[in-house]
Amino acid sequence: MKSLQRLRYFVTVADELHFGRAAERLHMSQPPLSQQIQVLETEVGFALFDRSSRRVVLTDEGQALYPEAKRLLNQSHAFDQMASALERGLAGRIRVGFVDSAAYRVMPNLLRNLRQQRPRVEFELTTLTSDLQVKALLSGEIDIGLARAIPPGTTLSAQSIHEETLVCALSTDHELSTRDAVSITELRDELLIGFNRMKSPSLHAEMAALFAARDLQYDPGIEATEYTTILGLVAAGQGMALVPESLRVFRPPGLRYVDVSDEDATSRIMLVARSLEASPLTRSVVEAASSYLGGNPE
Amino acid sequence: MKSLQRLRYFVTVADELHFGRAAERLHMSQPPLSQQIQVLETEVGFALFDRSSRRVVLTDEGQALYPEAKRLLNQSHAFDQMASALERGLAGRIRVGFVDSAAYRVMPNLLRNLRQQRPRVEFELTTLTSDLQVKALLSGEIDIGLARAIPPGTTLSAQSIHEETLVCALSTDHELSTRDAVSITELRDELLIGFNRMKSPSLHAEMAALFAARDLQYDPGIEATEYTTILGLVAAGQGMALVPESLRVFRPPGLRYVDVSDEDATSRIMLVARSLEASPLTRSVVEAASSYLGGNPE
DNA sequence: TAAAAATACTCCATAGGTATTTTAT
DNA sequence: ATAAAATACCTATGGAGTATTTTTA
Repeated sequence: MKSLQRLRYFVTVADELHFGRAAERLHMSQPPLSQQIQVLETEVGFALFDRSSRRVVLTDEGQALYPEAKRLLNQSHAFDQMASALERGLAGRIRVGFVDSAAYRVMPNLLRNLRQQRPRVEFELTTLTSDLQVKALLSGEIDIGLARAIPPGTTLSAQSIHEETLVCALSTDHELSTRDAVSITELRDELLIGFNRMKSPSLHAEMAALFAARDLQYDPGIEATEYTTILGLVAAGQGMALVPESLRVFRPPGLRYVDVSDEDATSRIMLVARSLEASPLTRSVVEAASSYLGGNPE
Repeated sequence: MKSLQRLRYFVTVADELHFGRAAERLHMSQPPLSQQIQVLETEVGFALFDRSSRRVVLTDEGQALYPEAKRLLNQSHAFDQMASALERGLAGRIRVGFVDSAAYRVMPNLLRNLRQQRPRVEFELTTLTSDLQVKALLSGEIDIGLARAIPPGTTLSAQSIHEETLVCALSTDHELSTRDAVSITELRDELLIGFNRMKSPSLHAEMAALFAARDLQYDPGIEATEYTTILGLVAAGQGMALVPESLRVFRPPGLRYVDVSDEDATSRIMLVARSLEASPLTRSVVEAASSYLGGNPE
């Protein structure tokens, strides 16, 4: 097939069975329409219409070719739809990095919502620490990150997408384990398990700031890079830790969670992306995620 | 989509990832190819390729659009295939009229073969007497006929497609019913059941000629328009009849078939079509039917 | 610096316009 | 006699060519 335009002419004339009206519907004059049909007829090698000045009908061959022409035009429309969806960022593949602690509540909820809002977008998921997400964003390995803390002064755009209170995880043997709540100042002399300050400097800094606001030193005796590791160590009686409450789903034997009374003992999950040079797809997904915001029930 | 040509360019460049080689494969020079890709890119509203003088790669959007483009080109190819098949008469719908006596052996065999040779042709079947087939052909109601006899002097083309011997159908009460064979001259004084000379003049004439060659008069006492009616009357003891041997599949009680010894006691089935103004489809099917010819085993 | 894509320009094929003629009811 | 398709002719857009420039590994 040389020209989709001619096919549209064919289908329109076949629908109208009248060159004049078909030309009108096509916003053109009748003579070139007659010409183009003739061109199409020589192209396919047979007559598409039997016509006189009073009557236009499809030939048998024309009738047989009509559905095939319709299919082709439909496919052409599907192509345009796809192009338009891609242009507006409503379709495509996007790579998302997220902290492992978001895997249990935040990520599933967000993803369910995004799939609904952007059904033609495919998501490629990778777990990465907050600091590795920043690197991956800058190097173009991922398009969007869900991080707990980001270092200041990057060219990345970030917005809070979820905030939860911290709870204190400690051994059932610990004297504080029977309390309803503890305050951070009470942890002054406790042995803390925290994030590795080399591998997760941002998370470490965030905790340090929380302690500094109470003139305390945040100086974990044991360092890890994942919350699950930290909780394992706590359960083994190696010390206590402050963790986001969504980690409560982990209930290893010998471990207990106690509320933290301090108002500012929270951890936020940030939606991070390259602020400049973000593709329409990334912008579109960020927009969809923002509109969803903190709608996390329970 | 404006131009399938540009889509082909897109797919070729995407396959080659090199404008020069793609241009070569497309039998054109490189600059207009670059231009057309640019035109396509403004058309869809985003870049399809990331390119430098050393490296051409699909953008994410280009990658997502590629399979859609492929589908569209495939559909275009399917359209061309269909047009070509229609042009060469290998596809379409053809109306076939046939005598009811062909419904039991000749038509099923022929149809099986034709469907194999012309898988994209649809057959619309109607039973019609030989003489009505001629009328229907001339008025354009059918495209092809399978008739036992056609009147001379029509503008129709005809060729024998099947020939079978005649057998004598008679009542089990009849004295000749125990014979291995009879000759036509022996039927001189028998009461014959034959075809209506008004409704089936051609078949009537054919039988008359067979008798005239032996200086006999063909003058059936009872006339019918279908072989099945004739056989019913024979079984009821109303007389005897000469019928094509394929009718032997009918075995009503009280009826017996006896061979006819005369060499020329045969009936042919003719393939009839309008000789002039026959469509490629009709020609093609006639050709397929001729190539099949009398390959009727048993 | 060399390979490859982009740009600049030229040309011609063709889609579409208007005016008119032919055709069939 | 008239409605409608076909024909004749003109114009302009754009696809493809050649020559040249720009880019980057």
